[in-house]
Amino acid sequence: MVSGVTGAAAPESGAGSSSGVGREETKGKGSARARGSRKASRPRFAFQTKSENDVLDDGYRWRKYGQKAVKNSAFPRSYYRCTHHTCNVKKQVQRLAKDTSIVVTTYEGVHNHPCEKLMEALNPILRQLQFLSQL
DNA sequence: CGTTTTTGACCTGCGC
DNA sequence: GCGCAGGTCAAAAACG
Repeated sequence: MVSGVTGAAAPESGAGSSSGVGREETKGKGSARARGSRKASRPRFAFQTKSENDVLDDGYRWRKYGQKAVKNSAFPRSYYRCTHHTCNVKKQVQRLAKDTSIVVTTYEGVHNHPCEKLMEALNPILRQLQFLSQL
C-alpha cells in the first residue's frame, strides 16, 4: 500500500487543448440525454498514488469508457466506471507529467454494493475520505 | 462466446 | 451570442 494519502479536492477548471471535432460518417447520435436531473450529491475525491500501473485493483472491477488528453499534463487522462449496474461510481486516472510514476486517481460517487475487501483495504483511508467529506 | 478495450464523434456547460 | 473545453457514449476489435 502506499504510505501517503494525499487527498485533494480539485474542481479544476479551464485549460485544455485542441479537440478534434470532425465528422466523417453519418451516425446521428445525440438523443434524449438525461443529464441535468441529477440533484443527488456526488462526492469527489482525488488521491495521488505512486504506481506504474494506471489501474490498481481496489477490489472492484473497472471498465474504461474513454480517454482524453489534458493540457495540464500533456498526457491522456483515462476514465473508468464501475462494472456494477447498481454502482454508479466513476473513476478518473491521470498521470503527472513531472512524474509518470505518480498517478492521480479521482473517485466520483460511492459504491452501492457491499465489498468487504475494499472496506478493509480502505478502512484507514476511508477515514480520511469521510474527513474530506466534511470539507 | 463473453467481456473488455480503443478510437471517434457528439453533446453539454461555461467563459468571454 | 459564439467558442472552447471537457466529458460521455457508441461500435468494433481483440483477448481470455
